[in-house]
Amino acid sequence: MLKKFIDKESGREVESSVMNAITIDCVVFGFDKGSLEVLLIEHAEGIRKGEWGLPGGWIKKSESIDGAAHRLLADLTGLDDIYLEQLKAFGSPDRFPLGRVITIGYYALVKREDYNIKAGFTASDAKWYKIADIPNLIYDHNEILEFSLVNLRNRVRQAPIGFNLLPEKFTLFELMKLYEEILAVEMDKSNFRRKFLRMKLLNPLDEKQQDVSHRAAQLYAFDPKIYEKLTKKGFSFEF
Amino acid sequence: MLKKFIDKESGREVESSVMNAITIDCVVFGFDKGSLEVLLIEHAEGIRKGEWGLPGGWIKKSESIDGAAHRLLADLTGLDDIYLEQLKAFGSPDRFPLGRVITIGYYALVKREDYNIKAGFTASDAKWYKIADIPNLIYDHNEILEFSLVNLRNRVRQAPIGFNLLPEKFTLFELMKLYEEILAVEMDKSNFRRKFLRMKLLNPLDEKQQDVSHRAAQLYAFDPKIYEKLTKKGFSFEF
DNA sequence: ATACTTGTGGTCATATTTACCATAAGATAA
DNA sequence: TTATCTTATGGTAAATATGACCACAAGTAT
Repeated sequence: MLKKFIDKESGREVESSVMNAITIDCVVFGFDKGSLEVLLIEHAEGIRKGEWGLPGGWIKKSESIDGAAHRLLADLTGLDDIYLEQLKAFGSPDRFPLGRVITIGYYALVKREDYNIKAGFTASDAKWYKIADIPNLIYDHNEILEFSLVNLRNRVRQAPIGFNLLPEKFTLFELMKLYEEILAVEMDKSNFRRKFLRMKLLNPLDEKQQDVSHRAAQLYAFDPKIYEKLTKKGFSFEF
Repeated sequence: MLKKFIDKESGREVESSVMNAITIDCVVFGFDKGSLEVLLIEHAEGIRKGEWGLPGGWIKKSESIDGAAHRLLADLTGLDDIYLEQLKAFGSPDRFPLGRVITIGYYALVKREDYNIKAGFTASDAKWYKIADIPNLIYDHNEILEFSLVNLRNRVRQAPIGFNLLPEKFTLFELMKLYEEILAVEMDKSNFRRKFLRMKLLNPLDEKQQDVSHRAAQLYAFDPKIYEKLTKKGFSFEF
């Protein structure tokens, strides 16, 4: 019952049982007005035309899988040069209706202000959805999304990656709100401040918030060197 | 320059640019006499006959990737019903000399006492190697091993997974030695005890060590319920 | 009995966390 | 202008956790 392919060049048979189609699917997180959001695209072609799903596509033979993820995201949404990390391979035999397709999930954290999403390639539309408003997605994409959300909640406590969702300059309060939103907890402003400042990860800037109707807060940027160090040696943020 | 395959049944051409061979490679950790070890196999056939590498092989179309990992490990080494977790997909275009092969890495933690390793299938030998004595391995297997070691060091501080390397019943001292070995640090007996017991993860048994030439230590087993809870809500073991 | 080894329980000084409170620094409304 | 509101920021005290170390217990080996 094994299907066989013939290699056109060599003429030799190749057992299809070990040949698999591999795709990439990306869960792109953004943070806007206090809400965690995910970038979804509407498929412009293929068997699921018109339906929403995660941005993704085929891996080419000549590229690394990280490279494929970056290429696909750029093609489909215009996102370029972003924080992207491999999540997990999903390979249930029946996850794709037309045959066995294994997909490698990636998740990305982007600063919303830096990008204008533009649907491209095989995507007819691309939009940010609030986590609470995710529609039914194609294939097992809801499952992949759920997995990446759990992963994000874990990662954000174990590595200083939250900044990738915030603008270059941010206040401690905004950072705290980000953690509160992702982890679905409430925190104490004062304790959060002390805890975070103690690890020297943030550099205070010579700037304050503008155009706010209350006392303007100090702006901070994160320190890439300490970031590097903490990422290597481990980071633990307890609540 | 794209290679094409012909589907024997339908007669249609399939672009080989999206067809990839996918394998599984497993890093199996064990712990014996105070040393962290890895299970390697000697290949009995194929282009790398006689060389050592990680146990692994092709994924079949009809099985999940987790299923493939379990099957391969059972076939090659006799290991069955073990703690196995997906690590990462490795997909550098040139990692495999005969063409593009993507491999999905898994790591496993096994209780050495429970298994007798027996080489099988396409493995002519299977042996435990101490971490410090790993030879040169085929393909990028040294790289995969190194990655999984870093991963293990991180995971062991963030989830209560160390028990999977120990016998059912163990002493606090043995547990500490395990942590010391994996993390390459020295710890204080007394403080380790206090810290670990406080989280109620361990159930003291009505048994003591046997046949030791010193005061016999209390034996413990871990509590699966608390284990479950800690795994979900997060676990942090600082040193 | 003595020495030796590991287990187990403690102390104490120090550091961290938590739950608050108080004041500062603006903006806005009366 | 003054009062009031909101958020920022800095503090305090009690509870908890940590790290270094000690002392005795409970066995084995000589």
